[in-house]
Amino acid sequence: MNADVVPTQESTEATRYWLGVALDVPLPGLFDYYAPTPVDAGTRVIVSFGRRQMIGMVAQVKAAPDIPPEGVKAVDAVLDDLPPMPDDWMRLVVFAARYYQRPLGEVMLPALPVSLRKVTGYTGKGARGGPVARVDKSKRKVAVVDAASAAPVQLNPEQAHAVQAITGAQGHQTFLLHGVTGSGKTEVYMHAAQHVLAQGRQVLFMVPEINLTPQFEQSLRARLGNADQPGLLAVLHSGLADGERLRAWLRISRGQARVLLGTRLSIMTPMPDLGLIIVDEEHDTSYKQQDGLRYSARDLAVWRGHDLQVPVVLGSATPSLETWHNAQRDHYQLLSLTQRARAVQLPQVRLVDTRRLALEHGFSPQLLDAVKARLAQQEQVLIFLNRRGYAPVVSCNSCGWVSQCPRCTAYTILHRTQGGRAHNHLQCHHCGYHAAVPRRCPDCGDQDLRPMGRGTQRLEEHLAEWFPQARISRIDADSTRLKGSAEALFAQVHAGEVDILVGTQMVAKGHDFAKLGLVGVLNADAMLFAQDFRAPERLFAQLMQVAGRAGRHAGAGEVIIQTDYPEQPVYQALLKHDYQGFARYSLEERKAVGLPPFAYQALLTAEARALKTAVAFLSEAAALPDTAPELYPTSDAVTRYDPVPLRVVRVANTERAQLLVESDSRPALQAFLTTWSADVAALATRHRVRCHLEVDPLEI
DNA sequence: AGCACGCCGACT
DNA sequence: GTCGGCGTGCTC
Repeated sequence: MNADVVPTQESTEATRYWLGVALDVPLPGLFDYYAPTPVDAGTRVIVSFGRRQMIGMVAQVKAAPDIPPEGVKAVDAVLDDLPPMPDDWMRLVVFAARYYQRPLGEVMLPALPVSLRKVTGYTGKGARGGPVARVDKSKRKVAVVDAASAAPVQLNPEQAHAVQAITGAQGHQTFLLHGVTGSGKTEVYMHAAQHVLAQGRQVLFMVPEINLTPQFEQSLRARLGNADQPGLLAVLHSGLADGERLRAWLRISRGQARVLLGTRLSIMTPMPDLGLIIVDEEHDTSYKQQDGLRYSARDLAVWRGHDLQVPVVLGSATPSLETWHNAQRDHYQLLSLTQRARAVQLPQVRLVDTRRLALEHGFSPQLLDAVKARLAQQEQVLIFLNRRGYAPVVSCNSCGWVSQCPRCTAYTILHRTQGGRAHNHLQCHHCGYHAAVPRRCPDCGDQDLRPMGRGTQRLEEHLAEWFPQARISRIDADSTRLKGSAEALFAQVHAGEVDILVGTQMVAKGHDFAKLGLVGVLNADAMLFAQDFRAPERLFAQLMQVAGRAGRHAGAGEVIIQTDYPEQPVYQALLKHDYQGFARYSLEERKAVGLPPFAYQALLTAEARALKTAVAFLSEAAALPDTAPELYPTSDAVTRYDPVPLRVVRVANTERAQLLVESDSRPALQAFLTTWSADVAALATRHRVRCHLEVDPLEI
């Protein structure tokens, strides 16, 4: 054949390698691009998307595009500063995207350090090096820890059995390590981790919050590392600067660091030699991300452990009822630590029935006497408050006006600015709105405006009046707003420079108070009757945890709970430190009314200017025909409830409602959601309503 | 989500 | 006469 008749267009057209690229946009599916050379899945690319440039991740290499080829753009650059993401990481994010009903790009890209997913100054083919130095395989030295090098600690028989079970597991097994505060869970984690490290594998150690990591970090470093292996441990949490986060992420994903200590986001980190996952305080709700991809890091940990066939250890003194239920039906293996490792007794719990008592600024005479007695013995006292119900609102004494946020259905809360001039202001905790306290009532003009409800600040003032010689300190979100001030306050407490500590949830977690003899709990009831069905479970966990603060080192610690409902099962179980009894009771109750863990739920929340718009949308969403495939009879198995307005209906001038979807079969719910969520998204655009779907919601 | 285009109010 | 408000439409 004559060369001249070969169509020139075809001869000049280079081969195109079609790619399904995941982008961090709230649109379903992948976007087709092509590259002039082959590109592996898991590679990052720079692409033009609309009028902007973005970093995307190649999720799929395909034989042909899904849209007409003339509409497909070429990638602008293939980033080779990192090797392609490993297969197991790809499986994890694909699973998470499907399970939580989100586009793949919204899972993949936020899982990467910022500099790996944001287009910076450099663009186009000239990209060299990029933000990451090119991978140097020779630098990858696997540090194997000598298990004998760490200080041996004598384990009690229960601990030894737990360690043996974990290290002896063949393939995957999820363990529930259940033990009260001080029973030595950490020691079990350490031994299991050392064993895995000695085999040349990596350990992922998750903790609920950042302010816990300094303590864990120190003990982990001391136990697992040594002087010639400074890079053994990497720490990852959202408080890190971008650069630090990138460096830690690279060290772990290249296998240079062998232990990753981190918060929920670390579950998404590639770990080439992962051999053990530990989730400490597994019941903690901070494992559940509350915005963006609403995943449960604890649940993903179990999935990842199963996928990689490695053991997962969930540890808690008060396991979530989901986890406890799984242990009860042998999905998880229960490992119990019943003895407190140190010769320390559990604190004695006392309930003070406040129904017929005259309280002084919220304090019962019993509690005040106990405080006095402890102070006399040079012991520390913790006054613990639930934030709920304790926020002070400003009200008018003559007409009953109450300070309200103009943009939300919520009250504004009085804040007293500390230091400098006393410049009190009102603040909305939902939208951040703030305003000066009015001089006179906006409704009736009366000047008799007073704070109502006891804020932590006012408690502090009353305590100062009663115990003028005591050194009083307050730890809550307000007093620790400044970065690092929480640590400084805690340091004072640890050093014994504080006699009475007034605090909220913040003080319950992790911190060890040397001389704490008494914990007083003032308004536990506020949580008891919250509409959320998990409220008692949380209350129990929180009070168990705060009770554990008392008497860790001193003699017999004491916990005094003031309540109007001492007969409630939560309090009765607390008296006896009886988690199992509480769990048994609660699970029976949940089973009787068909709540999780005996049902699986998803929650569709809609936001609109007017509530009725949101509700109308949700009603239509609930009525959408069921288009799930025949595999599951989802229309029978999945219940769609009626839309209801949210507790705080209006936030920042948008009103909100939600729709609960429920099934006793997880596969049926998943099958339903997969088709339904697509239909719902289309409906939302037509209604001009913002909505999001949450799978396994923690709060309803 | 961004980012553009597009059509109506108070300002140098 | 313009700057700018945010409605709506699209992104391989």
